[in-house]
Amino acid sequence: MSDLPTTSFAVLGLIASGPISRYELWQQAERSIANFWTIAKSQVYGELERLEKLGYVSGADVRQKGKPDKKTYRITPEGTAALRTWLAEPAQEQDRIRSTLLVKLFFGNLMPDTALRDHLDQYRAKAEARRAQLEPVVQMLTGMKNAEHMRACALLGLRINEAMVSWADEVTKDLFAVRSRKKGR
Amino acid sequence: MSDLPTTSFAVLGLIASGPISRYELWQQAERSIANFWTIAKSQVYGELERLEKLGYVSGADVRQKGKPDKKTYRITPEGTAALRTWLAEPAQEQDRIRSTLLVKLFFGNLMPDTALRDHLDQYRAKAEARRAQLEPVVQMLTGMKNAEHMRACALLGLRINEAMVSWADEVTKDLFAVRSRKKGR
DNA sequence: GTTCCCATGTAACCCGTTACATGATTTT
DNA sequence: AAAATCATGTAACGGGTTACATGGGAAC
Repeated sequence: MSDLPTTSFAVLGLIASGPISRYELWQQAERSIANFWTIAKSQVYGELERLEKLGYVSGADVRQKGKPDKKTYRITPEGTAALRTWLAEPAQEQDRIRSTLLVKLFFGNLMPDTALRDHLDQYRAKAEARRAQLEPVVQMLTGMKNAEHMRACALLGLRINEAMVSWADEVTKDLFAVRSRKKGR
Repeated sequence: MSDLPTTSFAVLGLIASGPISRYELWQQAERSIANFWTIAKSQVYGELERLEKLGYVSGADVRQKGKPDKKTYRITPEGTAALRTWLAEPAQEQDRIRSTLLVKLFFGNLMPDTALRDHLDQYRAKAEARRAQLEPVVQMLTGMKNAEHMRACALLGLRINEAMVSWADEVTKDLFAVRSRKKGR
């Protein structure tokens, strides 16, 4: 029962909605799950080979004119079964956030005021951008049939980015209040 | 100007507060920055070798009785300079979140009700646990001198986990409202 | 007096990212 | 007509995780 990494099942899940080429699958991953699980293009190719060896997917070469030839994959019954099993298991891995900017902020006492402000501004701007990008997505998915789960995922992204924006505003105020006091002293 | 990964500077930043052994540094990383930047124990050892070759830190063997001998490191002036430079640069990498649970939720239409509920419950429980763990930390850091930046980092963790908890409550309600409608039909 | 945890460390492996390649189509 | 982008793909490297090792205290 070779237990595969999450990325494998993410690929498998994306194939489950219907046959798709490797390149399209990668694009789809970028558009859909990338907010909480990024997959590199080259990973897609590797994972599909592995999944095919396991009998979870089957590939077929497709000729094209005007574009390079491609290879499309479809899920097998075994693949569907494996996916369902995995989905029903509780997630063992903890969520993780990686933020270089927070690392810098953590050592903020070694940083001049201007740099600190720039960092916070940048953080706020990025969070606001993602928030603004997700808002219409959530709107569009609201009420759409069979899209409830996708909507829930997008909604979490929205909420987290909202929290980040208001956090940035709050700590910007706080930190510069402290710093001006120190300076004035 | 060999530009190093974030992990290197995280290690360097932790050493900047004073000499520390490799094992202690790892523990410290677990306690402090792990919420937004995890570092494996073995990475600490590797990074320190690299940093020493660059002249950013210098190590010394220390004999101990009752415990295994250890090696402690201190930052050099060059290391301090490099750290300050890095801190002042804008962060190039985007924040990323990795959540296996959200991947599962994304494919939730292939999942039975009970499993979905379990997943959401588990997600809420973990977020609430982290929230509860961070709350006293933020309290403790509030008002403590020179701890403003650490407090800001912890506060973001708190806020994000708060958002996660209320999100879990919201979508649990929504998703099961939808499912019971479908079932009743 | 075993059994578990702590403090310290090493080794191997694999996931994931980045760089490279290439011909067709679109843009400037 | 040159330059950028798209659609498709491969190769290589390095970061990060997991597993292993070990001797002394602590716990039961």
